[in-house]
Amino acid sequence: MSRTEGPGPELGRRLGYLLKHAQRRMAELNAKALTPYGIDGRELAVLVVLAGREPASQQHAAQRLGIDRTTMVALLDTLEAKGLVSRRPHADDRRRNVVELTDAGQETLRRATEASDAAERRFLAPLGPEAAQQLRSSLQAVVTHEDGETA
Amino acid sequence: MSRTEGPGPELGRRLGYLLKHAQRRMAELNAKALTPYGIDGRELAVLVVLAGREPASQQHAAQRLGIDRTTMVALLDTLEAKGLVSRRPHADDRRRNVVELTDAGQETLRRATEASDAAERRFLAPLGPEAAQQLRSSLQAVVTHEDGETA
DNA sequence: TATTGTTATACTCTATAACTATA
DNA sequence: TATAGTTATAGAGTATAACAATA
Repeated sequence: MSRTEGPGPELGRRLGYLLKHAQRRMAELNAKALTPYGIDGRELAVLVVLAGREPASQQHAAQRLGIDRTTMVALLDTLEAKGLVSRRPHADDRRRNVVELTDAGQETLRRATEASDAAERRFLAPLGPEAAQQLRSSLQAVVTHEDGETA
Repeated sequence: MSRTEGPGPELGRRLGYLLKHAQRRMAELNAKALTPYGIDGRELAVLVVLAGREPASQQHAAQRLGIDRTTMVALLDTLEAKGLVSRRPHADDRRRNVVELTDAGQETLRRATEASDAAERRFLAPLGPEAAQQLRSSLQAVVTHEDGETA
């Protein structure tokens, strides 16, 4: 990608453009920050979800991330291959998998989160602390929408 | 996609997650709003760029959008097939294409922009006018970065 | 019958490399 | 040689449909 020239004054105020490019930039900064830990931003998100309240199934975890359960399968395959998570059948319902962080997974989560925090600081650098805080909470507000109005 | 359950408290404050899902929601709202005009958000962005200062080449326009010139070819192919833009060789340098909005393109731009503005208002609805304005300007600030530090 | 994990498959978006015509 | 447009191709990322095991 080029980015040699900025957008015109019209385009550069449209939210679609701004969100797409902001997301792209954050993803790039995250990717660079996470390289030493051998994971990308999506994989870190999975580790974060697993470290919170332990999900009772892969499907559960996928819902928390807003991704499909089939996507979660592939994601967990790679994390398991890296030794960061483990799968075992649920005791009460053997259709489900309980997914846990390994010790290596816990350690990677801790360090990768620090690196990602630093990437967020770089991303927010042009803003100043108050505007940065407000950006985060405004994004939370619009993302915590009512999806119900879709149709 | 499901979105049945929200993210955990940890994940839901990470900028990578917030930006990805905010962008996804804005894109969905835009897609729904633009359906009557037969274009999507990316195509509207192209129309906006072409309507500003007329780019001297496809490559020029692509740079303003932050996309590859090969991507621009396909985008313009569909817009031309819809009768919204026209390509003609540049007078001085016949390697280049001058791309212009047709009359239908101008009209579609006008109406689609209104629809997209309405979608933005829906997106920003949970915010209040001051926070909405600040979100837009903060996004502009972080997107208008110095890409130079990449490596 | 319904649900979980899985596999196979396909679709969208995007980029890289190579070709052409011009310069 | 270098550049603009184009084409072919490949790689992410994601979703849908179908299948096996279990409920």
